[in-house]
Amino acid sequence: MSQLRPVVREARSVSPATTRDEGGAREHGPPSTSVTVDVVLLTLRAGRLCVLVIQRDEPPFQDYWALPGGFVDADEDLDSSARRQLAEETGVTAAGHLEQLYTYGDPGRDPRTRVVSVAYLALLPNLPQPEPGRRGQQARWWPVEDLDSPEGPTLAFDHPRIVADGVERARSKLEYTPMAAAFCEEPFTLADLRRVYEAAWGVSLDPPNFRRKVLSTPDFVVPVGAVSSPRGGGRPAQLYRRASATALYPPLLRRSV
Amino acid sequence: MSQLRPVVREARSVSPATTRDEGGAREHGPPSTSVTVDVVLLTLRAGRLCVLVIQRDEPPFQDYWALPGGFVDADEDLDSSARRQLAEETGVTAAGHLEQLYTYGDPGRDPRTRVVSVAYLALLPNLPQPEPGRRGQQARWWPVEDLDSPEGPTLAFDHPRIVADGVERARSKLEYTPMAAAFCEEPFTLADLRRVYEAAWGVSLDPPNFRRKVLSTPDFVVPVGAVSSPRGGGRPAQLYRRASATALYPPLLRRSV
DNA sequence: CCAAAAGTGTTCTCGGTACACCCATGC
DNA sequence: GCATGGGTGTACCGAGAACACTTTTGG
Repeated sequence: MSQLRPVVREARSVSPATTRDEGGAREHGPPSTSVTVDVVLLTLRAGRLCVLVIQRDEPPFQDYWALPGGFVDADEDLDSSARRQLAEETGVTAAGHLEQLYTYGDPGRDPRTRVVSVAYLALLPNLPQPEPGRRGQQARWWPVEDLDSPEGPTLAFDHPRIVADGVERARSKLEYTPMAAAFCEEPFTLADLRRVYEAAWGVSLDPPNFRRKVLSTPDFVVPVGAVSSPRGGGRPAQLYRRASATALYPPLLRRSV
Repeated sequence: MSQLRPVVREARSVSPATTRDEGGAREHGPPSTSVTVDVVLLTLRAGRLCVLVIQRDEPPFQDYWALPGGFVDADEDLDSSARRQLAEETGVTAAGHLEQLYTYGDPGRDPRTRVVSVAYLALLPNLPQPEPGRRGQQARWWPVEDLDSPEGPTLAFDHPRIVADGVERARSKLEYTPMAAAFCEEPFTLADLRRVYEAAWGVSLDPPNFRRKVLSTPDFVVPVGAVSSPRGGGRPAQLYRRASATALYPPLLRRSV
């Protein structure tokens, strides 16, 4: 059994940025570390869930693909930094959905120096195909299912894991939050929204049941009172926009995880 | 609409620790930052969910209560650092449950310098009352419901928010993971397990239904084949230990969020 | 004996599924 | 007209809620 005791060797400090362990057995002053933000930007393109990656144009991992990201400025908070990196590296300024994902800090995840990276997850509606960057640097969307395949991109650093974590977070949060709507340009139809779930989960959902489920969840979506013009046959669909819900109760569960 | 384009001003790097923006409009080299880990350690004491806090013995926030934590060493990963802080500051070495919670990096969250703190959530069975620390530094458990009350402790830094986030994470993950068992000393009865949910959610659950729910979830718990000795009346209960499940499907949902 | 807690059985209800069917549009 | 997709109705099924009841212990 473990004992609970304060173990106050000396005047130990207990929290951020204090000189500490004066007289303690170990020395660990405040080692300085680089803190970066990396963004897993997901969107839906042609019914497939895709992630934005940028080709690196310098070592290490030159010519590998990497997530947009960079250093956190001295005076900015983490969320702002994520928004800034996204704007600077991809031109994306749309609101969409942005949330902190996870923080990666293994020593050695960057071969040069200690870097702790706070990863963010961003969801946006489909955007134009990125132009090739000047100087050979390219940005492009990769369908997430192709990331493991041989013809998929080789990702730099520990970005394969970060992307995997981001995709899993997105898939999972679709269940109990209304964040699927962040993938849809407003106004959207319920079929648009359904296709988000179908693409993200790789399933097909029954349209009538999906409709009832979404409409019975208070403040998930609200009708805008107009209908879409069907493209190539079919009855026009009601149009909706996101509403104020922050959670779905009961959730919209995937089959059997 | 936002445009998607690489915006490669110059030889922009896109990921950790690269000299960057040579020739770009803004300068933001790699600013060095202190990275700490803070641990929200939760346990159950007398049917109440409690968090461990340590009284600070030096400025800033002298005499305020704070979460155990400290600097991440140059060569350790974040999870190891969290385990180390817990062991050094509270003597806790038990396995329990430990997961990364969230990363807090607002400039100004520490009045002295920029500190990015990676918070962890730890769950443990009830532990002995901590002795008062030498040199006046004390560690103690606070019931989480008392944290906002006037007679509750005044928490340092942004620790009130971190504790609130940790408690909410724990409450929420009880629904869809078997992590409630981390609060129970093995072997435990189903009543022990039920009391975890009741304390964390502030509800009372129907024992028969709870029993069926837990036992019908594959690999949530396994019987050890012994029974508890009832304390003061009542039929002896079967004893169980944690099994291999990592998720509960279907989840054990709280009433109406 | 009674009280207390474990454990079983049973009914009811509600949400999800499956699927038949109707509606409105493009061609 | 026919194909296509939107939208409604409905019957079935399974999990959860509520609660009566039995079992096994301490006093």
